[in-house]
Order: sequence, then C-alpha cells, then structure tokens
Amino acid sequence: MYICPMKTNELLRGTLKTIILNLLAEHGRMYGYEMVQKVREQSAGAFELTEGALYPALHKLVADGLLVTEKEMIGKRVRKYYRLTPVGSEARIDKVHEFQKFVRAMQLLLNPKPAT
Amino acid sequence: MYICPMKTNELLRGTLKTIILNLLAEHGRMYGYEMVQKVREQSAGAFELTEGALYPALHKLVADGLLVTEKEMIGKRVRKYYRLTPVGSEARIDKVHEFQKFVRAMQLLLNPKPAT
DNA sequence: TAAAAATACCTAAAATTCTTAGGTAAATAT
DNA sequence: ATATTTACCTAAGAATTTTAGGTATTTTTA
Repeated sequence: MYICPMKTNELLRGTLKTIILNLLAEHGRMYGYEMVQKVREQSAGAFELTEGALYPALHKLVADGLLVTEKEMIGKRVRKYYRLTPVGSEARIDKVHEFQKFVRAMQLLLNPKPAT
Repeated sequence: MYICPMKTNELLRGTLKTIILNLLAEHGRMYGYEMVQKVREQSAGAFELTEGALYPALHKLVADGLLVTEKEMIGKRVRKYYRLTPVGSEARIDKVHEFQKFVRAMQLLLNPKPAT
C-alpha cells in the first residue's frame, strides 16, 4: 500500500516568488513573518511557508530589484517591511500569467479525454 | 523593464512524477523517449521534458516500486517500456488529488477577492 | 511572576530536483 | 555518405527547499 506523504508543499517548488509578489500586490506592504501567517490563512491551511525558504527568497527579490524594504521600530525590535517596485509589479503580472498557462497545460495532461 | 524569462518549465519542479504516472495510466505502457514527445504534444508545446530530468525520475520510480520495466528488441536496439504497478496506480491517484488541491489553494492566493 | 509561547529576524548544511552538457549506438532521411 | 532522428544513459553544477539551528523581544499562561 502506498502511504501518501501529504506534502502539498512539494508542489510549491517554483511558486514561492509568485506567491510573495502577489501577497504584496494585494496587501501593499508586509513583513516576512506576516506572510507566513497570511499564506496559511488565505490558502485555508494548505500551504505552510517555511522561514528558511522565505527569507532567502525575499532577499533575492530585493537583490533583483523587484522589492524594496523599509524598517520600522516596534518597541525595541526592528520590523522589516517589503513593497513591490514598479519592476516587481510587472514581474508579478508575468508570473501569474505563466502560472495560469502552466495550470492549463497540466489540466490538458491530467484530463486528456474530455468525454466525447 | 522586466524581461520575462519564459520558463514555464520552472513550474514543472515537483510535478514530473505526477506527469509520468498519468501518462502511464492513460497509455498503458510507454518508453522514455515516447514520453518526451507525448508531453510536448499533449501540452500543446507548453512543456518540454528534458531527458536529463526524465530518466533519473523514471529510475527512481522503479526503485520505489511504482513502475516496472520490460525490455523489447527493436532491430538491434533495446527499447525499455515502463508500466504502473498497483502501488504506482494508487500513487497516481493521490498525486493527482494533491495537485488539484494545490491548484485550488493557489487560486485562493492569486484571486483573493472574487468580485462582490 | 516565572516559564512558555509567540513574534520577528536570520543563516548554513544537507537534500532534492533540475539544467546543461555531454556520451553511445542504431535507424532513417537527405 | 552524411546528417538527423531515435533511444538509452550519466555527471557536474545550479537553484531551491528542508531541516535545524541561532538571537532577542513581547505576550500569554499557569
């Protein structure tokens, strides 16, 4: 018998940046920890971002000019907010289109015969 | 300006095994080279499996007991056919369900406000 | 009020999966 | 005769993620 390892997260490979860009397009600005919560919430518990994947991805998006940061003091702690740059907004649109194209192609592969 | 790198293939990460299992569920038995063609064809050119990814994936599926092989001589060449085992058939069903769940969750994330 | 949990950031080693770039050889097309 | 297609394969390197930490503040709870 095959025991399903229950890792929807495996499918997240390659979609993390798309998710980040979209969150920011929707919410204006967010900090990392907040993204983890929002993704869990908005995906109805299906996705669980790991911080070990999230922070390096955020740093790369900044390095590539798709995001910028603003730091804010909350008591004695620094909170780091991320926002889309214009380039990031464009990239987001492309990424979503690519994802939709990917899903359509996958549906073709998974449902090859649409009932004659 | 952001130049879209046009790599739908990046999204394929994590779905390769799902695709293989489905191809075999649909076509009964296939050989590797054939899968490359079929995927190109059935995805309307959107996906291009690379052999460097395909063959190791096939070998892993065999090692995990999801596929078995039969060799056949075509002239002087060996052609290696793959078929699902019962365990592989089960795994396929789970994988497809997981993928559909993944897509639903992604749509929730990408289209958060379904027009009031 | 002391301890535990949550908030909030981060990194680094290892694992996984893929791309790139080959190699071999037979069959077919030019 | 040569080039392309068929058909298999591997290995180095790149990219991304998981796992498993670390630090420090703030809030909750027992």
